Amino acid sequence: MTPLDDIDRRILRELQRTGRISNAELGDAVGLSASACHRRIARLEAQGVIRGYAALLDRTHLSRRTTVFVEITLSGQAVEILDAFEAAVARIPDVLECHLMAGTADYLLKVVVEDAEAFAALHRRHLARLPGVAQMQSSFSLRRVRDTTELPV
Amino acid sequence: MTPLDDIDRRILRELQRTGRISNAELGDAVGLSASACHRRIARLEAQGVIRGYAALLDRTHLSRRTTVFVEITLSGQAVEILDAFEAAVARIPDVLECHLMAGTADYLLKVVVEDAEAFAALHRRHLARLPGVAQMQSSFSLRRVRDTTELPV
DNA sequence: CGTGAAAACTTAGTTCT
DNA sequence: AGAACTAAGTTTTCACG
Repeated sequence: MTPLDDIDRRILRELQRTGRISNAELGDAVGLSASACHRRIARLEAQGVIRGYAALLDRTHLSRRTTVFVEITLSGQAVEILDAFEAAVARIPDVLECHLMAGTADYLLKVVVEDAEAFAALHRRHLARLPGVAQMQSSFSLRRVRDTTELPV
Repeated sequence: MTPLDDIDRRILRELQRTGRISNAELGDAVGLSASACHRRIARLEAQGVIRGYAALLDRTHLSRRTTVFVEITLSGQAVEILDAFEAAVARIPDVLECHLMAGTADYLLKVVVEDAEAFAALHRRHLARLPGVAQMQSSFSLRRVRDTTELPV
C-alpha cells in the first residue's frame, strides 16, 4: 500500500473542506490535471483512506442546539454487562459518540438535543433505562468554541 | 422560512450517508424526479440547513488512532483569560473539539493523535503551554463504540 | 501524467397540474 | 407553488500516447 505523498495530502485537505469539488477545480488547486486527480481519488477510496462523502447539516436548523457529555460508570466489568450496555446505547440516535474509556468513568457519551428540556426527556426515556449503569454524570456544553470533523492531514 | 417536510428529511438522511449521490439516484430513493430533488437541495443549501459537503477520512490511515478527552479548569473566569485560552486552543489542529462547559470543568477538549506517545508530545509542546490553565485531566478512549457525524433527521 | 472523446450528470428554462 | 420535461453546459470516466 503506497504511502501518501504531498499531493495526496493536499487533495485530502481540499476534499475535507469541499467534498463536492470537481476534478478540474481540484486539479487547479493542487497543480495536476483533472484526470490525474480523479485517478488519485479513486486510489485513495480503494485504499480506504477516503471512507465516503457526507453532507454537513446545521444543528440549529434541525433542533439540535445543545451538546451534552455524559460520563457513565457501570455496576461491573463483566463482558455481558458491557455488551448489553453498548447494544442499548447504539439504538439511541441522539448519541453521536460513545467511547469506552480508560480511567475514572467507564463510558463517555456525546449527545445532541434541542435544549435542556429535551435532554431531560431523553434521560427519562432512554438514558435512565440503560442496563448495568451504576452512576451517571451529565455536563452541558455552553458554547462550541471549536467543532470540526476535519482531520489534520 | 419553510419548515422541513417528510421528503426533505429523507433527502437529508440520504445526503448525510452518501454526500455525492446523483439527483437521479436520490430521486429514486425518495420518490421524486431528479430536478425536483435538485430544487429542494438548492433550497436546503440556501436556507443553511446544508452547510456543505465533506470527504470523510479514515483516522487509522492518517495516524490518528487515538482519541483523548481533556478536561481543563482555568485559573479564573475573566474574559481576557477565556479569550486568550480559546485563541490558543484554536491554533492546535489536533484539537477537533473544544467546548466551554457548565459544571465542574471549564473546558472539554477532544483530541485525536497517533498514540499515547504522540499525546505526551502534544501535551508537552502545546497543552501544557496553554495560558490560564489551573488544572488538566486527560482521559483516553479505549474503543469508539459509536462515532458518527450524522445528525438524526 | 496528460489529452481527448463518450457517457453521465448538473442546471436552468418551460409547461403542466 | 411545486413537479415533470427538455435541452444546453459541465463533469466524470476511460481509452491511449
